[in-house]
Amino acid sequence: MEYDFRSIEKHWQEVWSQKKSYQVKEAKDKPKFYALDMFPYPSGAGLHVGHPLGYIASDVISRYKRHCGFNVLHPMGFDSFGLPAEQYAIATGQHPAITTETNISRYRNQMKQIGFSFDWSREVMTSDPTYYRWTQWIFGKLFESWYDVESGGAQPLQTLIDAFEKNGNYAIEAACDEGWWKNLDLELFPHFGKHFEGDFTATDWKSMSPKAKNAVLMQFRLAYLADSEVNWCPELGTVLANDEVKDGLSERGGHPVERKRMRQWMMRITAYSDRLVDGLDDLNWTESIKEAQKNWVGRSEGASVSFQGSGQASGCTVDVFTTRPDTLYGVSFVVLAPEHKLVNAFTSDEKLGEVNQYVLTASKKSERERQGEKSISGVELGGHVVHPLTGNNIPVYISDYVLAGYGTGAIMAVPSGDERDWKFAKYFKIDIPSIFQGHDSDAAVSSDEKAVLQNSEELNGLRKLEAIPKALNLLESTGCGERKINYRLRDAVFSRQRYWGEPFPICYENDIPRLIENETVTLPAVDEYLPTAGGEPPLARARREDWPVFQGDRMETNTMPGWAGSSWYFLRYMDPHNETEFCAREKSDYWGQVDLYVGGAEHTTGHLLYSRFWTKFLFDLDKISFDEPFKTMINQGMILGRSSFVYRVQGTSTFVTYEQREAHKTQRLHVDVSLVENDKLNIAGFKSWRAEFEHAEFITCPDGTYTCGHEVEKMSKSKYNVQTPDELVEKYGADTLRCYEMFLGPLTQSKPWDTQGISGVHNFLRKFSKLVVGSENCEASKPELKIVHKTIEKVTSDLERHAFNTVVSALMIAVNDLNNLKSVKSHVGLRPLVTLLSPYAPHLAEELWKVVGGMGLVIDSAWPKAEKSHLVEDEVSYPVSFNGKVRFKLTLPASTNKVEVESIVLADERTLQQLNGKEIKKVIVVPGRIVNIVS
RNA sequence: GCCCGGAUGGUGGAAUUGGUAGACACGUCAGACUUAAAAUCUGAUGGCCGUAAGGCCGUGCGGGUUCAAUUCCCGCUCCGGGUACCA
Repeated sequence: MEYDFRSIEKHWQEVWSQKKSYQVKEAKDKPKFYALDMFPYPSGAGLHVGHPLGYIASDVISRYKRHCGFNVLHPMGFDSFGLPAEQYAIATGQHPAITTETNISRYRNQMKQIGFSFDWSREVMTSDPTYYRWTQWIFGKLFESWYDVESGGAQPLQTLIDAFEKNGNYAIEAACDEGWWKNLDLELFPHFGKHFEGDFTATDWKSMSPKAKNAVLMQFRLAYLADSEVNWCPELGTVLANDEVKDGLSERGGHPVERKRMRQWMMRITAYSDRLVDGLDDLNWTESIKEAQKNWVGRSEGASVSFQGSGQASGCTVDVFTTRPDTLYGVSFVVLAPEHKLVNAFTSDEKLGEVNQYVLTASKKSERERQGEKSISGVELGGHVVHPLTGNNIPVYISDYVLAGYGTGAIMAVPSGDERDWKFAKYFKIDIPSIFQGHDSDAAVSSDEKAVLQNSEELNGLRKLEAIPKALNLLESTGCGERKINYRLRDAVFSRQRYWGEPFPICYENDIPRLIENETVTLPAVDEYLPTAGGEPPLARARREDWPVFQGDRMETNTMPGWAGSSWYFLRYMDPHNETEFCAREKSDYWGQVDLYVGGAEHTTGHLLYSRFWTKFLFDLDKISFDEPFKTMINQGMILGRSSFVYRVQGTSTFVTYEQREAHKTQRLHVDVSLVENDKLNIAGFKSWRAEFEHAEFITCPDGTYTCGHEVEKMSKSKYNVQTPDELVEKYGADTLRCYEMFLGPLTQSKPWDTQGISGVHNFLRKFSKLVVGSENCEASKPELKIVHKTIEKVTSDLERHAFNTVVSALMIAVNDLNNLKSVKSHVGLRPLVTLLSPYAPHLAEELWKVVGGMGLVIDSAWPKAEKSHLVEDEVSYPVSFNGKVRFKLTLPASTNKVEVESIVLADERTLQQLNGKEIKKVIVVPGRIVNIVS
């Protein structure tokens, strides 16, 4: 029989679909298993070969678990809000919902071809109002909640209001910004004096106006409005990601970009900092991802230290955070971020121009550019602060390398102990106090953690660990500082000035935001998907009557970010059609945490942190019974594309072949990989590819061919290196594609995509098919059973440790070994092998299951067990090595013990030959493994 | 810059707990079949020296620990990912 994969795959996909084989329901009699995939964004380029990689892996596990008797939830859906659809809408005027729908159906069809065991009846998409009404509902809950530090969880806002009514804010500790009262507009609080420091009584509270109460509550809500710094591009009328800013200009269009403070919705994720770190302990994630999340939260213990301004700046206090209070005596200057509120106060008149210039320049750099900056820059402000312990006057600077958003936006510089501070001091010729014994601070920075302090008064003679507590006590007793825990984590900006995202269920009445409950605020129609002339978000184009729901004086016109919908989708899959709840409690209790999440490591600090945050929040509200979403996670590597390039001679439409490009001034352009075979360009195809190349001329190789350059890089539409799975499915079948993607290498490693090896895998399936079809209804032979059971053991243990690639090799070896047996193979002997194949090549396995006389469908067959009796090896081949180098092999009965092995080896004439008279110093025998003779 | 990964033949990779480096595939070469080609099958295939037996070298680079290191430790190089509004 020929391996007719086309009809086999079509047939079995129809059978599964008719029998609804992959639809699941809660079943109390079976253990559950929840396998989840990364939520795909349906881009216009369609699914590329990198997408299915993770999906195939999770499908293999899902099918394996099903064979093992688990009730498996394996859903798929779409993260369908996003920028590309919006940009396409801006360019063409087409509503993003239309583009999105087209893209989704393409994705869905592509996935269906591959034969995934997804329960499609559970499909969700974030841009569907029946989905995003619940995203809005969760937002509403966050808006109506505060974080009680004492009980360590979120609480309904009403409990906070009740507390304020009773005792003001005296008996309660709510998560908030440090110095939250400084965010308030004092005009709203006429009876609070200048020295208000955040304490108010019940009477104070009751006397506040509604606006004032709103302003206070806003400081404690988990979803709240606040000013935050963004990359504002006036020309485009929009905020840009750091990604979209290059050298202070927008990537798109090259317009100037500046840092600007804007009123934005924020998420108080910082309230969960400690829980986000502690929760990692129980997760089965790679250490590197856990480490990255810990670093992202960035909990550090240290001290806050106050430096009083002197001279013109007296009355001002610069607060800094330091993890090294022990080095306090080494402080010789203070650096403020260019955006720091006190910059003006410390700037002397003669420095004003220079400072303003510097602040302006800095405002044009993105945060990342500033952190990546290698050259040292800054300005001495002219003002001074007083060293809290020595009383010395020390200068104040501003510099790029201090970020406004981290800590207090100011640092105390210890040039002898910090690399950046040291370089800065050298550059500006600032004094470098030598505080480490035996170290020349003028020559280099000290990085010795165990260095002994000197010139530090009461800290002299101590090392870091002993000095820190003493320094902290000193600070606290003199009142110029205190112990403090600082976090790198910042609250997350939750507003986007975009059209294609979830609208907020928020309207404003007298400028006070009010939650719209019990109604879904759907997106209004707009005439264009661009910001308004005044720089308002696109939704501001909607007139009152355009809004399906309009309440209050005006609607919120920002939309939610991409991560809103993807922070809880795994919950919706459990109960996707529920119209009264985001997910019924009995469903989430049944399915519980995701048992296996397969996703890319590129989500480490975004999606994975936000999902954990929302899960913990829903847990606090007792809406679900677990507070971590993903129990086990595998991070798939990226499949990279192989890009091809042509070289255009600058200013001409002549293209020079790769070999001769050095002789010209050329510009390298990406060329569609479908126009290139073995690095040779299809010249005719290239000319008709794009109008601008129609009259292209070529400087070719002597044989008239044009060689392209190549590079391995990320697969993306803009690089014209996208490979879709479609043509491979067409040419080799889904089963081959599935096996090949797994065979390519370890799932977690990134690797370039290359179809060269695919024929080998296709060949394997053909040989497998031929082997089974050629088997007979007879008894299994002993060697046959041995091969099969060895394979069962290998495949099972590889699957358990998620080594997907070696499973394919193991099956290949089994087929090769069985073919080498020459004797007749039996149905009953091969039957377990067909089940082993089924997670990888389910269509072919179904077909072969019939051949070997299996009952029902192979997908429902029980996973075979390796019988120990078939696995017994009676011989062991010992490599015998001399000083670590293997010289010969010796086959011995497996029962030979250590002493016997040693004496047999020593008696072997080859041993004597190797030794050549040398004396044996030591003999190492590892039973069943190796013999090593040291001479 | 900072944080996190990775590097093994011509190529993708294997070696699970420190124990035979290169399994399994691709590619290449040779052979069989064929008038020929394709397909298929068989064999060889890390490098160097050697007719062979065999020897030396070899897991990004430089050191170290060990009877034994792709595996553990120290110091580098290069590549990839993330870096808070790409998803």
